[in-house]
Amino acid sequence: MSGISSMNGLTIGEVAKQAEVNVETLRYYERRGILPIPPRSGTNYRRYPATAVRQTRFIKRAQGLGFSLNEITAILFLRNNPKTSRAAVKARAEAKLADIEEKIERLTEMRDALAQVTALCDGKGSIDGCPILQALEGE
Amino acid sequence: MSGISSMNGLTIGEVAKQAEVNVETLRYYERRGILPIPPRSGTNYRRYPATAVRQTRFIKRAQGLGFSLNEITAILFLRNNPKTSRAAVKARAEAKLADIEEKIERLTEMRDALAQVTALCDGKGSIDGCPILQALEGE
DNA sequence: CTTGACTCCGTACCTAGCTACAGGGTGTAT
DNA sequence: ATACACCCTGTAGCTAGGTACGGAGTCAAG
Repeated sequence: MSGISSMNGLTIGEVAKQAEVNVETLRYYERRGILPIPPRSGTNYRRYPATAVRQTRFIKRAQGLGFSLNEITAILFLRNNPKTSRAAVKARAEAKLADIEEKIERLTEMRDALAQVTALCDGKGSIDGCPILQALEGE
Repeated sequence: MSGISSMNGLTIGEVAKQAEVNVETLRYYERRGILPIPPRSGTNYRRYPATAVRQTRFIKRAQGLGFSLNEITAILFLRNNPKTSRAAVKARAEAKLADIEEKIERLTEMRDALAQVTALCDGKGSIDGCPILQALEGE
């Protein structure tokens, strides 16, 4: 009746499972300062508060939206400052949005250029005179 | 009348300048096996054939179309094999095209999700109850 | 004959985000 | 009591594509 699980807090493995990340990832986030340092048990095990799961999921969702860990750290820092306005958060989100849109645009340009090059070739014949390679070889 | 420049071949610096890359990049490509190993002068300087400039530009153009160095190496390998068909080259290009299109799609999903989250917020008020953060915190 | 630009090599460093050990200690079930 | 899963630390490795540096040798010009 004195197991770790029945004590206050979750073990790192429990948090990892619930948040669907690797144990090493949690330790990595802690080293990086993106997750708060949890208290330790008498035997030096991390004992996470239940909020750790939610925080980790937050990070993963934000990553899914294209935020880097650095950006997420900055947002979390904002959140912990009660003087922050919603406008500040919104500004970050909008900047990221612009960022993603630019990436899309650059990829679209890439795609068009590659499609053009690919269309040159009918896929027949030997490699000599391959129009795709010629296009890549330039003028 | 016996300068390096008047000897057969270009120095690494000359190739770098003409191909608009860094000297270190050329050495890096050589180490990676993506550029052929050039002959050396009596004093151990690399003496590149004029084709090196074109090859380097090829690499840079292909990168610009989204090919990784590994993929480029594979294409160059194809090119050096006279039994390769144009169809093989075209297949690579088409695979890459699909690849880029998938990236665009994923980024577009990201953008839509982020736009949706951002639209929740009118940018007014304190951080408490910020709808963007709430959305990221999840259900 | 000296100066400054260029070249050589090997190795380390950089960003980003993990992942994988090795070599211990701990917790729990049988 | 012993097996096995879990936890600890620190360090190293991975992908990708380079960049930077130190110490030495070389080249061309004045």
